[in-house]
Amino acid sequence: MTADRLDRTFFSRDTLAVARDLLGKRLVRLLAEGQRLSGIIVETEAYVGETDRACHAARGRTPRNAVMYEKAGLAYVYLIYGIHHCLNAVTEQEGFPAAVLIRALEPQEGLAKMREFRSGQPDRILTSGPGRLCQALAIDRTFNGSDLCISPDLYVEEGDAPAGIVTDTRIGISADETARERLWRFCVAGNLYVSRPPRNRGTKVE
DNA sequence: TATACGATCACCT
DNA sequence: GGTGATCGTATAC
Repeated sequence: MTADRLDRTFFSRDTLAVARDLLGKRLVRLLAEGQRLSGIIVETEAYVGETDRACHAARGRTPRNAVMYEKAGLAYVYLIYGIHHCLNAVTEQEGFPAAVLIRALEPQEGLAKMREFRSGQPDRILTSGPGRLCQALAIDRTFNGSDLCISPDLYVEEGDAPAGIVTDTRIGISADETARERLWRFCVAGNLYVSRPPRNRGTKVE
């Protein structure tokens, strides 16, 4: 059950590689009372640098996106639509703004607590979506800038690479066509907890 | 200071 | 398939 935590060398690589390789890994959240919540990462998206028009850093550094410019392995958590939180892992070298958005998990530990945080929503959508998984794991902006390589209560553990990976366009972005066409969304093939079925634009088997 | 809007979700028809 | 919620942030005035 206890596995090694992913270290900074893992996150310091090319963002697309990190997004792909995070599939199958375990996101762990330890609550104050010591309870462990976790889920296998089954869907991610890559946001890469100021030239990526869909990236929050597309218009340069601001107070909100500053964490994206810091060292790999930090958590970038922001509030969207005034309601939901989204969790990202910062990637690449310090000074280059890039991150991987964690979009869905397959719940593993602490299901009862997650159901409580999710107000009794069906298990099927317990952690299926970036806002939902943050609610299920009690992740909010207080984690923005926290270090996934060091933090005692939020980190990623080693896990088995999935048998199949499917790529697709990123969800919910309203940037230019080039950004919309990029296949920078990564999903575990056939997994029930992926937030929206991939349209099978690109298929990879690893 | 004012305003428009977003890497979403739940609930409605 | 459509839409309102809700507020921090970026940008314009």
